[in-house]
Amino acid sequence: MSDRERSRLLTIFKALGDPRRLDIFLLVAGQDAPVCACDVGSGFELSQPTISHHMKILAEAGLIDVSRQGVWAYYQLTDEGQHALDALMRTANAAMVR
Amino acid sequence: MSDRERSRLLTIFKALGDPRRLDIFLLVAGQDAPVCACDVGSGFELSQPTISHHMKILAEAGLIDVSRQGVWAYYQLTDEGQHALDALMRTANAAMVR
DNA sequence: ACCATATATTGACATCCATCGATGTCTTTG
DNA sequence: CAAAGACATCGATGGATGTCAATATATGGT
Repeated sequence: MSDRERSRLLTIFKALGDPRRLDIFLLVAGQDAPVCACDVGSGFELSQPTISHHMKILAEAGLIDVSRQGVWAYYQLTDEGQHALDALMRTANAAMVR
Repeated sequence: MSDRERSRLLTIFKALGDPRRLDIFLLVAGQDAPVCACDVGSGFELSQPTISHHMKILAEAGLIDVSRQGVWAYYQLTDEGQHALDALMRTANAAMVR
């Protein structure tokens, strides 16, 4: 494994290692259509700056993508995020079997 | 995804979200035979208590197993740890392609 | 029994970071 | 242009946690 791969994985782990961000990631992942930031905010009891902060970290980790439409920001999983989710579901399932 | 799955994933992410622990995990993963704690300690510039601390967290996350032989503690990946590693390698590779 | 060595635990400390209020930026609408 | 609303950034702060020194525990050898 290259240094870049290791660094990438670390970024992903740090991004998803926070309970709020994991929740947000799973919320976005569970929707067919892109999710508005306002919807994310109403789903969790967090201030708007905090939501924005988490979104930024998830985006910088390459897990979600942002697309602006007017004043609204819509978030959806990137291909990499989808890959990660699939991989993690398998891991979680394997963990449950034990 | 059940609450238990989510909780399990969060534990794994928190465990691997620290650079030292990720390094240690990858070190253990890269060896065919179980790795002695002393070998881990010599590989990184960390005090013995810190290594022990990280090992405990990785073990509690179900990623590695400990087996004692005399005074020595040998660590190796659990099946779940191997699953996680495989999944994550695929994710990292996918990330690199972008 | 005693000592040496390997690992675990404890306590203290420093640093990181999640969080929020205040403020800034940008877009739309009147 | 002004006002309103959505999101981003800044600064400050409290809590979580990585780290180490000191100490405890356990195992093997003499």
